Amino acid sequence: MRIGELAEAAGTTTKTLRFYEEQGLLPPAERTPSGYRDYTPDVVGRVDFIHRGQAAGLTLAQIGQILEIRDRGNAPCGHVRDLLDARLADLEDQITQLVELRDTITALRDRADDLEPETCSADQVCRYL
Amino acid sequence: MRIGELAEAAGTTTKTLRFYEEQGLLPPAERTPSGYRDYTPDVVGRVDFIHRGQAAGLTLAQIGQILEIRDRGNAPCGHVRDLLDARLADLEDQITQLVELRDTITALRDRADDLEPETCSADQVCRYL
DNA sequence: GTTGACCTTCCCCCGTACTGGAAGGTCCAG
DNA sequence: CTGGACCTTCCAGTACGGGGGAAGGTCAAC
Repeated sequence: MRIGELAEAAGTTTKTLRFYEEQGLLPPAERTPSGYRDYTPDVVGRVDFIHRGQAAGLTLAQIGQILEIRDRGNAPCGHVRDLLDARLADLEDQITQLVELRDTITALRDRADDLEPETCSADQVCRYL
Repeated sequence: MRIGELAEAAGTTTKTLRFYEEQGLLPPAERTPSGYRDYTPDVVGRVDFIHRGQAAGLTLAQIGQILEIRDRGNAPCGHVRDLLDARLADLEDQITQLVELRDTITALRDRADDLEPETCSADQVCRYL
Protein backbone atom coordinates (compact mmCIF):
# COMPACT_ATOMS: atom_id res chain seq x y z
CA MET A 1 0.00 0.00 0.00
CA ARG A 2 1.13 3.52 -0.58
CA ILE A 3 1.03 6.03 2.23
CA GLY A 4 -2.21 7.64 1.05
CA GLU A 5 -4.04 4.31 1.07
CA LEU A 6 -2.71 3.49 4.51
CA ALA A 7 -3.80 6.90 5.77
CA GLU A 8 -7.30 6.32 4.43
CA ALA A 9 -7.51 2.77 5.77
CA ALA A 10 -6.30 3.83 9.21
CA GLY A 11 -8.30 7.04 9.39
CA THR A 12 -5.45 9.50 9.51
CA THR A 13 -3.28 11.64 7.22
CA THR A 14 -0.06 11.05 5.33
CA LYS A 15 1.54 13.82 7.33
CA THR A 16 0.75 12.05 10.57
CA LEU A 17 2.07 8.71 9.32
CA ARG A 18 5.40 10.24 8.34
CA PHE A 19 5.46 11.92 11.73
CA TYR A 20 4.87 8.57 13.48
CA GLU A 21 7.71 7.04 11.48
CA GLU A 22 10.00 9.90 12.45
CA GLN A 23 9.04 9.42 16.10
CA GLY A 24 9.83 5.71 15.92
CA LEU A 25 6.23 4.52 16.26
CA LEU A 26 6.22 3.02 12.78
CA PRO A 27 9.25 1.18 11.41
CA PRO A 28 10.78 2.74 8.27
CA ALA A 29 8.66 1.46 5.41
CA GLU A 30 9.96 -0.45 2.43
CA ARG A 31 10.42 1.73 -0.62
CA THR A 32 9.41 1.19 -4.23
CA PRO A 33 12.21 1.70 -6.79
CA SER A 34 11.02 5.26 -7.21
CA GLY A 35 11.26 5.97 -3.49
CA TYR A 36 7.59 5.75 -2.48
CA ARG A 37 6.84 4.17 0.89
CA ASP A 38 5.30 0.70 0.40
CA TYR A 39 3.36 -0.65 3.36
CA THR A 40 2.10 -4.13 4.13
CA PRO A 41 -1.57 -4.12 5.16
CA ASP A 42 -0.80 -5.21 8.73
CA VAL A 43 0.53 -1.73 9.45
CA VAL A 44 -3.12 -0.66 9.60
CA GLY A 45 -3.38 -2.67 12.79
CA ARG A 46 -0.35 -0.97 14.22
CA VAL A 47 -1.82 2.45 13.53
CA ASP A 48 -5.09 1.31 15.11
CA PHE A 49 -3.11 0.22 18.14
CA ILE A 50 -1.62 3.69 18.36
CA HIS A 51 -5.10 5.20 18.17
CA ARG A 52 -6.39 2.92 20.93
CA GLY A 53 -3.44 3.93 23.07
CA GLN A 54 -4.25 7.58 22.49
CA ALA A 55 -7.89 6.97 23.32
CA ALA A 56 -6.69 5.53 26.63
CA GLY A 57 -4.88 8.80 27.27
CA LEU A 58 -1.34 7.53 26.69
CA THR A 59 1.19 9.82 25.06
CA LEU A 60 2.88 8.87 21.80
CA ALA A 61 6.10 8.37 23.75
CA GLN A 62 4.42 5.82 26.02
CA ILE A 63 2.81 4.03 23.09
CA GLY A 64 6.22 3.98 21.45
CA GLN A 65 7.67 2.23 24.50
CA ILE A 66 5.00 -0.45 24.36
CA LEU A 67 5.55 -1.04 20.65
CA GLU A 68 9.28 -1.22 21.19
CA ILE A 69 8.90 -3.93 23.78
CA ARG A 70 6.52 -5.80 21.52
CA ASP A 71 8.86 -5.45 18.56
CA ARG A 72 11.65 -7.00 20.57
CA GLY A 73 9.47 -10.09 20.92
CA ASN A 74 8.40 -9.63 24.52
CA ALA A 75 4.90 -9.44 25.86
CA PRO A 76 4.26 -5.81 26.74
CA CYS A 77 1.28 -6.67 28.94
CA GLY A 78 3.07 -6.06 32.20
CA HIS A 79 4.34 -2.74 30.99
CA VAL A 80 0.96 -1.79 29.58
CA ARG A 81 -0.65 -2.69 32.87
CA ASP A 82 1.83 -0.47 34.70
CA LEU A 83 1.19 2.39 32.29
CA LEU A 84 -2.56 2.01 32.63
CA ASP A 85 -2.26 1.89 36.41
CA ALA A 86 -0.17 5.07 36.37
CA ARG A 87 -2.63 6.68 33.98
CA LEU A 88 -5.50 5.73 36.29
CA ALA A 89 -3.76 7.33 39.25
CA ASP A 90 -3.18 10.49 37.19
CA LEU A 91 -6.82 10.52 36.14
CA GLU A 92 -8.01 10.26 39.71
CA ASP A 93 -5.83 13.25 40.61
CA GLN A 94 -6.98 15.24 37.61
CA ILE A 95 -10.63 14.54 38.32
CA THR A 96 -10.23 15.49 41.97
CA GLN A 97 -8.53 18.75 41.04
CA LEU A 98 -11.06 19.64 38.39
CA VAL A 99 -13.94 18.99 40.75
CA GLU A 100 -12.31 21.19 43.36
CA LEU A 101 -11.75 23.86 40.75
CA ARG A 102 -15.35 23.63 39.63
CA ASP A 103 -16.57 24.06 43.19
CA THR A 104 -14.26 27.01 43.75
CA ILE A 105 -15.42 28.71 40.59
CA THR A 106 -19.04 27.99 41.33
CA ALA A 107 -18.61 29.63 44.72
CA LEU A 108 -16.94 32.67 43.13
CA ARG A 109 -19.63 32.80 40.53
CA ASP A 110 -22.46 32.66 43.06
CA ARG A 111 -21.04 35.57 45.00
CA ALA A 112 -21.77 37.64 41.91
CA ASP A 113 -25.48 37.39 42.53
CA ASP A 114 -25.12 38.93 45.99
CA LEU A 115 -23.32 42.00 44.74
CA GLU A 116 -24.92 45.28 44.00
CA PRO A 117 -23.54 46.61 40.72
CA GLU A 118 -22.23 49.70 42.52
CA THR A 119 -20.08 47.66 44.89
CA CYS A 120 -18.26 46.35 41.89
CA SER A 121 -16.69 49.60 40.81
CA ALA A 122 -13.62 49.80 38.68
CA ASP A 123 -11.35 51.19 41.36
CA GLN A 124 -11.83 48.11 43.43
CA VAL A 125 -10.31 44.80 42.63
CA CYS A 126 -12.95 42.75 40.92
CA ARG A 127 -14.72 40.69 43.53
CA TYR A 128 -14.65 37.50 41.60
CA LEU A 129 -10.94 36.81 41.68
CA MET B 1 11.20 47.63 44.10
CA ARG B 2 13.50 45.99 41.63
CA ILE B 3 12.34 43.05 39.58
CA GLY B 4 14.06 40.49 41.82
CA GLU B 5 12.27 41.80 44.90
CA LEU B 6 8.96 41.81 43.11
CA ALA B 7 9.55 38.25 41.95
CA GLU B 8 10.28 37.14 45.48
CA ALA B 9 7.34 39.03 46.93
CA ALA B 10 4.95 37.65 44.35
CA GLY B 11 6.34 34.13 44.37
CA THR B 12 7.57 34.00 40.81
CA THR B 13 10.70 34.61 38.74
CA THR B 14 12.17 37.64 37.01
CA LYS B 15 11.86 35.78 33.72
CA THR B 16 8.15 35.35 34.21
CA LEU B 17 7.62 38.99 35.17
CA ARG B 18 9.35 40.21 32.01
CA PHE B 19 7.27 37.70 30.07
CA TYR B 20 4.06 39.08 31.61
CA GLU B 21 5.12 42.60 30.69
CA GLU B 22 5.82 41.49 27.13
CA GLN B 23 2.37 39.85 26.99
CA GLY B 24 0.73 43.04 28.21
CA LEU B 25 -0.32 41.68 31.61
CA LEU B 26 1.92 44.10 33.45
CA PRO B 27 2.31 47.71 32.32
CA PRO B 28 5.84 48.73 31.32
CA ALA B 29 7.60 49.51 34.60
CA GLU B 30 9.25 52.80 35.45
CA ARG B 31 13.01 52.74 34.99
CA THR B 32 15.80 53.95 37.23
CA PRO B 33 18.39 56.23 35.56
CA SER B 34 20.49 53.14 34.91
CA GLY B 35 17.64 51.35 33.19
CA TYR B 36 16.52 48.96 35.93
CA ARG B 37 12.80 48.31 36.21
CA ASP B 38 11.41 50.06 39.29
CA TYR B 39 8.09 48.76 40.58
CA THR B 40 5.65 50.20 43.04
CA PRO B 41 4.61 47.67 45.69
CA ASP B 42 1.02 47.50 44.43
CA VAL B 43 2.20 45.50 41.44
CA VAL B 44 2.48 42.55 43.82
CA GLY B 45 -1.30 42.61 44.02
CA ARG B 46 -1.57 42.60 40.27
CA VAL B 47 0.69 39.57 40.00
CA ASP B 48 -1.37 37.86 42.71
CA PHE B 49 -4.46 38.62 40.67
CA ILE B 50 -2.85 36.92 37.69
CA HIS B 51 -2.07 33.90 39.86
CA ARG B 52 -5.63 33.71 41.13
CA GLY B 53 -6.85 33.85 37.57
CA GLN B 54 -4.54 31.01 36.63
CA ALA B 55 -5.71 29.02 39.63
CA ALA B 56 -9.24 29.46 38.32
CA GLY B 57 -8.10 27.91 35.06
CA LEU B 58 -8.09 31.08 32.98
CA THR B 59 -5.44 31.54 30.32
CA LEU B 60 -3.03 34.46 30.44
CA ALA B 61 -4.84 35.93 27.44
CA GLN B 62 -8.16 35.89 29.32
CA ILE B 63 -6.59 37.38 32.43
CA GLY B 64 -5.06 40.03 30.20
CA GLN B 65 -8.50 40.93 28.86
CA ILE B 66 -9.84 41.37 32.37
CA LEU B 67 -6.91 43.55 33.40
CA GLU B 68 -7.27 45.62 30.26
CA ILE B 69 -10.91 46.35 31.01
CA ARG B 70 -10.01 47.18 34.60
CA ASP B 71 -7.18 49.44 33.49
CA ARG B 72 -9.55 51.38 31.29
CA GLY B 73 -11.51 52.18 34.42
CA ASN B 74 -14.45 49.87 33.90
CA ALA B 75 -15.70 47.20 36.18
CA PRO B 76 -14.70 43.89 34.64
CA CYS B 77 -17.16 41.93 36.75
CA GLY B 78 -19.57 41.18 33.94
CA HIS B 79 -16.76 39.99 31.73
CA VAL B 80 -15.25 37.95 34.53
CA ARG B 81 -18.61 36.39 35.20
CA ASP B 82 -18.91 35.42 31.55
CA LEU B 83 -15.42 33.96 31.54
CA LEU B 84 -16.07 32.01 34.69
CA ASP B 85 -19.37 30.71 33.27
CA ALA B 86 -17.61 29.56 30.13
CA ARG B 87 -14.85 28.01 32.20
CA LEU B 88 -17.46 26.19 34.28
CA ALA B 89 -19.05 24.71 31.18
CA ASP B 90 -15.62 23.58 29.97
CA LEU B 91 -14.89 22.04 33.33
CA GLU B 92 -18.09 20.03 33.29
CA ASP B 93 -17.16 18.66 29.88
CA GLN B 94 -13.63 17.86 30.94
CA ILE B 95 -14.79 16.11 34.09
CA THR B 96 -17.31 14.05 32.16
CA GLN B 97 -14.71 13.00 29.64
CA LEU B 98 -12.12 12.12 32.25
CA VAL B 99 -14.60 10.03 34.19
CA GLU B 100 -15.50 8.15 31.02
CA LEU B 101 -11.84 7.63 30.28
CA ARG B 102 -11.24 6.39 33.79
CA ASP B 103 -14.04 3.86 33.50
CA THR B 104 -12.76 2.67 30.13
CA ILE B 105 -9.25 2.18 31.46
CA THR B 106 -10.49 0.51 34.60
CA ALA B 107 -12.40 -1.97 32.45
CA LEU B 108 -9.29 -2.60 30.34
CA ARG B 109 -7.21 -2.97 33.45
CA ASP B 110 -9.54 -5.42 35.10
CA ARG B 111 -9.42 -7.70 32.11
CA ALA B 112 -5.77 -8.24 33.01
CA ASP B 113 -6.67 -10.23 36.09
CA ASP B 114 -8.64 -12.74 34.01
CA LEU B 115 -5.75 -13.50 31.70
CA GLU B 116 -3.36 -16.39 32.06
CA PRO B 117 0.18 -15.17 31.46
CA GLU B 118 0.54 -17.63 28.55
CA THR B 119 -2.40 -16.12 26.68
CA CYS B 120 -0.50 -12.88 26.60
CA SER B 121 2.31 -13.98 24.35
CA ALA B 122 4.39 -11.58 22.36
CA ASP B 123 3.16 -12.68 18.97
CA GLN B 124 -0.33 -11.56 19.84
CA VAL B 125 -1.47 -8.03 20.07
CA CYS B 126 -1.39 -7.07 23.69
CA ARG B 127 -4.77 -7.76 25.22
CA TYR B 128 -5.05 -4.52 27.02
CA LEU B 129 -5.31 -2.22 24.06
C1' DG C 1 39.68 48.38 42.37
C1' DT C 2 37.75 44.27 42.24
C1' DT C 3 34.51 40.78 43.40
C1' DG C 4 29.88 39.16 43.25
C1' DA C 5 25.08 39.85 42.98
C1' DC C 6 21.96 41.93 40.41
C1' DC C 7 20.12 43.97 36.23
C1' DT C 8 19.54 44.65 30.83
C1' DT C 9 18.37 42.77 25.99
C1' DC C 10 18.63 39.10 22.83
C1' DC C 11 17.46 34.85 20.74
C1' DC C 12 16.73 30.15 21.04
C1' DC C 13 14.86 26.12 23.51
C1' DC C 14 11.37 22.83 26.12
C1' DG C 15 7.13 19.43 25.25
C1' DT C 16 2.89 17.81 22.66
C1' DA C 17 1.02 16.25 18.33
C1' DC C 18 0.73 17.55 14.65
C1' DT C 19 -0.23 20.95 10.17
C1' DG C 20 1.07 23.95 6.11
C1' DG C 21 3.57 24.85 2.31
C1' DA C 22 7.44 24.99 -1.02
C1' DA C 23 10.17 22.67 -4.51
C1' DG C 24 10.63 18.84 -6.92
C1' DG C 25 9.97 13.66 -8.62
C1' DT C 26 6.54 9.81 -10.32
C1' DC C 27 2.74 7.66 -12.35
C1' DC C 28 -1.25 7.04 -15.17
C1' DA C 29 -5.05 8.59 -18.27
C1' DG C 30 -6.34 10.89 -22.29
C1' DC D 1 3.06 14.86 -24.17
C1' DT D 2 0.50 17.08 -20.92
C1' DG D 3 -2.37 17.46 -16.87
C1' DG D 4 -3.50 16.09 -12.40
C1' DA D 5 -3.04 13.20 -8.53
C1' DC D 6 0.12 11.32 -5.86
C1' DC D 7 4.64 10.99 -3.73
C1' DT D 8 9.37 12.83 -1.74
C1' DT D 9 12.19 15.94 1.58
C1' DC D 10 12.77 19.91 4.32
C1' DC D 11 11.65 24.04 6.86
C1' DA D 12 8.58 26.47 9.61
C1' DG D 13 4.66 27.34 12.43
C1' DT D 14 0.65 26.37 15.70
C1' DA D 15 -0.78 27.00 21.18
C1' DC D 16 0.82 27.46 26.03
C1' DG D 17 3.75 29.36 29.63
C1' DG D 18 7.55 30.04 30.32
C1' DG D 19 13.22 28.53 30.91
C1' DG D 20 18.38 28.72 29.50
C1' DG D 21 22.14 31.11 28.69
C1' DA D 22 25.13 34.64 26.33
C1' DA D 23 27.05 39.31 26.35
C1' DG D 24 27.17 43.23 28.62
C1' DG D 25 25.93 47.19 32.23
C1' DT D 26 25.38 48.59 37.41
C1' DC D 27 25.79 48.77 42.21
C1' DA D 28 27.33 47.96 46.96
C1' DA D 29 30.72 45.98 49.89
C1' DC D 30 35.35 44.96 51.03
